[in-house]
Amino acid sequence: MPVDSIKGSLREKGVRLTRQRELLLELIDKSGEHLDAERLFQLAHERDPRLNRVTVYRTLKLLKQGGLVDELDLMHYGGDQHYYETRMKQEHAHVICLRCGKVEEFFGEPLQKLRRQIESHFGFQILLARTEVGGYCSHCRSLRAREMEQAAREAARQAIVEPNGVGPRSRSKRPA
Amino acid sequence: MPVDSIKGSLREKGVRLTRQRELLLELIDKSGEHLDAERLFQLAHERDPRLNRVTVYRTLKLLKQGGLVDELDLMHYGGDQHYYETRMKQEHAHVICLRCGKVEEFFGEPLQKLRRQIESHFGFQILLARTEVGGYCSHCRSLRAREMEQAAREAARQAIVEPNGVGPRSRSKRPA
DNA sequence: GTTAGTGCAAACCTTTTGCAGCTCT
DNA sequence: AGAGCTGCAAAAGGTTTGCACTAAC
Repeated sequence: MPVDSIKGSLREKGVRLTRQRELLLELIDKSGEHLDAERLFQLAHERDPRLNRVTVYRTLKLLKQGGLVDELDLMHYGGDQHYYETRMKQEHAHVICLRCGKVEEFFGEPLQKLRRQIESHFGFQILLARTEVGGYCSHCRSLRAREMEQAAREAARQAIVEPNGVGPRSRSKRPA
Repeated sequence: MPVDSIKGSLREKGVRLTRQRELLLELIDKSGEHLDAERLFQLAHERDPRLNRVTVYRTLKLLKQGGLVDELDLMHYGGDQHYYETRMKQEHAHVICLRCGKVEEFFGEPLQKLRRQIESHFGFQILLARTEVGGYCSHCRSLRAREMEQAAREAARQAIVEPNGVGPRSRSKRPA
């Protein structure tokens, strides 16, 4: 149970286990999702309305500095805030669909290999590592393909109605 | 010359090549370092005092959306701003020393392998990828080792002077 | 009993937006 | 000519800080 090992880590450092910290640790640990500070605050505030947003930030900073949670930004899908996860599992990459926001986790040997190579190549001591990948998930890829076809059909239809382009809107308007 | 290919890319999309954009592109391209928006603004402002900070942000956003520059955060060494680099070279990982701030770039096959595995494993289409690693570079590792020894000696000396700890300052104060 | 931790308000830093005027094509 | 771009000022979003009070050890 990661919460307990985190608590142990904190106690060893002489960090006090306050009511607020107990609650935040529990929420971070049991939540499957990747929480950002605001979301964590919302959840905590529901259970303890006295708990302040600032305490959330201070606790996250503490955990981050202690290497107990990792900070992600999931390719800034959804804004510039940070997301957090406990450092329970093996190292993994985060794969974010830029269309639907789904986040997948990828474990696999290239990550370990990368780590080992960097350490030996530079004589570097790795403390934190993070790999984030953005693009389209398989589901959104097919949706997009359909959309593109659709758009192409529309364009073709337009071309028949307006054979040589009526407005000055002939270039520009990138499909992205 | 990457600037020119970027300019071409922009022209194709019907994006205007203004005086400001020309300057910013040149600065991003020729600067070896990883610039953040503020630094880029400073450099640009030196050469063209009329250029506004907002234009820097708008240009970076444009280039980012067009896939012409990549956004990094270098493990937030130095703050929460973003850093930018042209997408010239092969994909690479950024290796940041958390003590001295030096940034190394790591090329190597695990990165390509990782990419291929993620694409095939999830049927995912990768548009952006980024790997950032934080820790201590070889130079700082040896400096730190020396510091630790030093601290240990100090502590030992203290222990002789105050055999059973005088103040309540006996634990806590993590060395980090 | 101490010192670390909390809440509150206010500041901070980075980035975005609304709008009027300018400029590239 | 006219849409796209810029500058300015102001706002927004996320996070940090100063300070007096509270609570964990």
